[in-house]
Amino acid sequence: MELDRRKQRLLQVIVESYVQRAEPVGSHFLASQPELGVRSATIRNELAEMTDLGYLRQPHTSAGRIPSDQGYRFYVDHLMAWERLSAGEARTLRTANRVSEGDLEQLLVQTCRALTSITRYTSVGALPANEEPSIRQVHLVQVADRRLLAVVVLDNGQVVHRFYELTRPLVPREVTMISNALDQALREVSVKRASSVSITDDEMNPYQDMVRALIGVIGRGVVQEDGDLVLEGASHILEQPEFREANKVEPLVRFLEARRSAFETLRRMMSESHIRVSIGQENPHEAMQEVSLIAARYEAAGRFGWVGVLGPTRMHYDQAVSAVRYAAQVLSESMARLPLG
Amino acid sequence: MELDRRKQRLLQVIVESYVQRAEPVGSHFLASQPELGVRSATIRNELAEMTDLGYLRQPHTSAGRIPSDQGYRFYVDHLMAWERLSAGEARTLRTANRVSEGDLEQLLVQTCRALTSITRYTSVGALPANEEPSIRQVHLVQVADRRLLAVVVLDNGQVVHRFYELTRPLVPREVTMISNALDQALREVSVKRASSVSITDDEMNPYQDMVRALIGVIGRGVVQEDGDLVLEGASHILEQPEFREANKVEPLVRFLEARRSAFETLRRMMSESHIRVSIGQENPHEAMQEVSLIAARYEAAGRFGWVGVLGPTRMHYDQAVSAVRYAAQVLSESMARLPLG
DNA sequence: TTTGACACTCGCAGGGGGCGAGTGCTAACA
DNA sequence: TGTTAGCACTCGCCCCCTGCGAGTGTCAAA
Repeated sequence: MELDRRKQRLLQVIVESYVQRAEPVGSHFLASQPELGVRSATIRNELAEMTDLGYLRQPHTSAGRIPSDQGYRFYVDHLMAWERLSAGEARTLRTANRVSEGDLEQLLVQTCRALTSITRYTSVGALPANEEPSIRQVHLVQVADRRLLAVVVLDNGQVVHRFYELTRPLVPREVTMISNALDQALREVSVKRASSVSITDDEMNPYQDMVRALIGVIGRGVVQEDGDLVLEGASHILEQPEFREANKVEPLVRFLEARRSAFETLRRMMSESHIRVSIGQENPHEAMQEVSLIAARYEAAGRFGWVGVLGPTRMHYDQAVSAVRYAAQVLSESMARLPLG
Repeated sequence: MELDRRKQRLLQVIVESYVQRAEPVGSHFLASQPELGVRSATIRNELAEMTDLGYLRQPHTSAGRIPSDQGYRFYVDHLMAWERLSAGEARTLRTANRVSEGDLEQLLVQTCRALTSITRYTSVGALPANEEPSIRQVHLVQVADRRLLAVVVLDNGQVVHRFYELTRPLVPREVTMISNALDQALREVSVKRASSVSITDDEMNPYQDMVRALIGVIGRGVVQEDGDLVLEGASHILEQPEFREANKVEPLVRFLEARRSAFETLRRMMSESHIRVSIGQENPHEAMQEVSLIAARYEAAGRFGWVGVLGPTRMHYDQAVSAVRYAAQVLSESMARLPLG
């Protein structure tokens, strides 16, 4: 059975009041809201039905009602007013862009910080990658007599650097030659395969060992790196009253530990939708079933990453959705301006 | 008044028991320890004196005693057996070294992870810097027609990269020339002054605007970066029973937010000692007065950084001190092998 | 269908009492 | 003078009880 107009209005008031005050909402409070024009007894009948239908929960008999996951879901899908960001908030997000000087990784980090400062929720994000990133460019730089710095640019905008110790000094011409050879050999190679590349060019024969070692260093470097995942403001989650009891925090701590696997689940999820609100139990990852995630995809030239916020199910969905959407939009625009691929 | 032999022995048993069991220690438990050979009444007299002297505290009248900050201090200075690291733990710390391929920043991160996995405490660390880091080397790499990557190596081992968008394409020879000019101009310049460097070379006149912009990008990049501070395993702090109540966690959360200022305090502290155990109120930073910090300096060629762990005052000082000492030693050795400064 | 009335449920805060761990003190003893 | 047994005392903790109040469900009347 669908919710009639009055039940919808009730659900909306309940969600908004509960989100703001973190206390169960009772029939008397609802009756005191002017626009409903109906007494508490009537409301109690409605609430009982809505509870049967699964939109509301009662923490205990003599408490008011709070929204269930399903209730939040209905609110997000049908009742929520899409709040416009304030000018200041929009500016905060755009500024994140400006300070990052065209570096996508920096840009994502700054955007997450901005999201956290606007919403006060923990923010998360991932750099774009179709399947997995591959190498776009390799450069060797000689930083000392016997010390090379390998700078690797990935096609998701990440830059990874690794040092390498030489057994004998090289002259600049040799460095350039090896650098070019590595660049040629590793271009377009996915990070996982990088370690197994080999170079057979005759001219490189004298440097065989060094090149093999360098490829090893680079391969390990690009795989190990998890700079493509961003998580900002984890401590904000502790501010929420629902996590005041220490044992409630545990699933979240586990989420933070296992972030690699969680982020992979999220990435799969985001491959199917542009913006997604996952409420409590709807979440695909078990460590997140007590929280809500709002994530949006950003994309350009056929690649996508995502960015979002993580908070209690009792979340300011309207504000958070607006902020996340706008963040993703800013990211998409910036990314379109970068010559990435 | 100094503690006599028996009082010292009592303090030692109290600290060790309390560290392990997190429960106040009473006179009966102490009397049951074989080596003391004295009954509980005698012990009660001793405990009363030690409490007067400030080495012990009583959470409430009918509880046992727990060590005060001063008690821990005496334990650390005079009673603690300097535990040897197990072979496995030492290996964990050395392995952190091996996987970092000579990159000091990576090395510090990995060492902190190892420290956290050994001690189960939050670990912290800072890259070496006398006063503040300065620029060691600058390289421009052309990553696309109109896109440069500036790679900046700092003298504390950090590598910072920034992208820069060109208004018109450059040929390789131009990139090399500008790269060399920037390198020459910025070498040895401290990161804070980098932005105000200018180049007056005649040959560079056609590129004045671009060079000014690049210096700006680099200057902002190296200042903003806080990759020289490392913090690993913050969530472990929540495992400690003393932080089970949410409000006890608050000072720590504030510490994490304000880490830049806290780390500066710590750095000043570490400039005066090689290894330092700061217990509760002894801590210079107010956000840390409920916790203990064990930090050790690592150094080579006149520069030093530091690494340590952060936990409750009820801490396994013996194990933690050994682990931190060894970590610093490994770092010093690795750093000596790097051609840094 | 709505409403007022009313009995009912249940969490919560506060008070009282028993329990037990641990103390301080005292008097006796080596 | 140091050590010990004994004992009264303190005080946090747990459990139970109670009263309160918020909120509910239901029913009969409008």
